[in-house]
Amino acid sequence: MGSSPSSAPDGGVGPSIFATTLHGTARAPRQLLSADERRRLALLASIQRYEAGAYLFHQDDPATAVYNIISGVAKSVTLLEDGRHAVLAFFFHHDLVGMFEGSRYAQSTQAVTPLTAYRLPADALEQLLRRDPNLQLHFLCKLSHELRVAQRQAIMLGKFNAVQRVSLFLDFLDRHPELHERENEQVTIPMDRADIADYVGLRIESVSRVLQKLHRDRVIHVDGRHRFRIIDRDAFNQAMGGAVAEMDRGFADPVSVP
Amino acid sequence: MGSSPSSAPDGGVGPSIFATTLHGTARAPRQLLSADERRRLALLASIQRYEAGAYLFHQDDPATAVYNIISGVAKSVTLLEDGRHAVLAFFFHHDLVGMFEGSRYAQSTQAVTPLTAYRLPADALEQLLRRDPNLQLHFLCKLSHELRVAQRQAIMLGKFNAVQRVSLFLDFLDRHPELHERENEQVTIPMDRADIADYVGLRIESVSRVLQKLHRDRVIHVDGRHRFRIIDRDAFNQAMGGAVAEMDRGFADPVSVP
DNA sequence: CGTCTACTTGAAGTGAGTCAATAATGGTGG
DNA sequence: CCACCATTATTGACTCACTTCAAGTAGACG
Repeated sequence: MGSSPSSAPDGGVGPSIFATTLHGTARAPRQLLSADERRRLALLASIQRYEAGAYLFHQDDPATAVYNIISGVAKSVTLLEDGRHAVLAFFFHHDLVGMFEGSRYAQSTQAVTPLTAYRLPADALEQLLRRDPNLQLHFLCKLSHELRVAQRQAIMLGKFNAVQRVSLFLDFLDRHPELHERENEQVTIPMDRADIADYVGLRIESVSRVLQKLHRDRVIHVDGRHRFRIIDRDAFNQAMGGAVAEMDRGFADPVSVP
Repeated sequence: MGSSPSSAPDGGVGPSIFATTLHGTARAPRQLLSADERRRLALLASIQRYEAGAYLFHQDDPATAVYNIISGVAKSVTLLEDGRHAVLAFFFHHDLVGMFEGSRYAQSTQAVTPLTAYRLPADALEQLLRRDPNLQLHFLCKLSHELRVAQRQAIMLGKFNAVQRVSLFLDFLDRHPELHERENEQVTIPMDRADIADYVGLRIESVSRVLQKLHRDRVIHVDGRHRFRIIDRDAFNQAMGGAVAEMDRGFADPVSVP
């Protein structure tokens, strides 16, 4: 299935990883890889295409590859014993999926929209990282970035109420430039309510109620199932509550990347 | 403050990291470092001692060092805007604290009990990791292990009820050999109720109620503030609910380490 | 032995969950 | 292109688990 990686529809030259760097005071995530590093990674990569709903891999499968999202959205899902789902993360452009899980994947990962991704075979990647410690350090950075994101997720789930959780989630979407339509403020919601609910730790009815409340209060405008727009930014920040300061460090910042 | 690292009160030869490995099918965490790697790390390390309540570092401090716990218990804490605390993790023997946070620490870390730890200066460690990609890969393994732990924490906070959360927490303590007294089943609870509550996402009253309920139901025996014992293992697993299978992969396993 | 803090216990309140009925979407085929 | 249908989302009434507030009690430490 893998076509040549030379035609990366990226504007760039190959796999791409964003995170906050080890050094430097910049708090906004930026590209970690040099053009040369991206080229070297591209040499091991193939480009894969998935349609919405397709699985990149399943929980407990042998961990044979790491994926670097080029376009589209993916989600990482765990099935609990009682049949409920937990969505652990959504992945967008620049994100790294299935990173070093031990010998088997710890969760399933599924395309939410049609998806393109670099597929980096785990063994070849491991060899490359062993030969190139500087590149490896960039992967280590990315992983520590992911760890902080997971910890913020844990704070959200442990401490925030329904309105804060949903607002925070909308803010998270709003920070992704690829979800903005044209020049206007419209933001696409690529996933359905069940995915949102499983991600923010609520039931879909509660997600719906919060969305309608924010709409009624004229904080946001909800346009159908897959689109919204922030109308009153101050009220919106208010809705996120004290959550803003804790959470905004570390999410992709669409503007301040040099 | 740092004394010579040659006198590691460890039985071992220097810093120690446990995690599940990249290769091999073993699901139980094991020592990642070879004797030689531990010696090399020991060359950069100093041993620090902290009394209960002392901070290893504060949130937003420049991230100058990574710590590897030798003995005692530490916690990682974030202060929310409204004055509440979130405890993100507890750290025990073998754990790595403050790993590559970017240029500044993302949380505060505080000793819960008297604590001994190797202090590894960040710049020296970074140089070593750049020179030794195999060692670096072990750190990368540990970090991906931490990520999975954080994700399990997120599942717990998002999906489980009070009884499951507290039981899971007790199970987590029970899995730490250093908390077991002598040969009996008594387990020490090193932290206070507020720390437990902030970790499992409940109020202290709810933690207390669950503890008393499990005690009344003769599932566990609670002996004062800092000791408990599991009486009925089946009922205890029952209390954890479907949670067992999701959570037990990845916690330190006191027995099956070869 | 007394005092302070940490923990427990009870009663009342509330935010999110549950269950069930309706309504909107958007994909499909006529 | 429109009508139909299955799916997904909204809405309402009610319930319940956890929180909140308010005493009380027991450990720990000087």
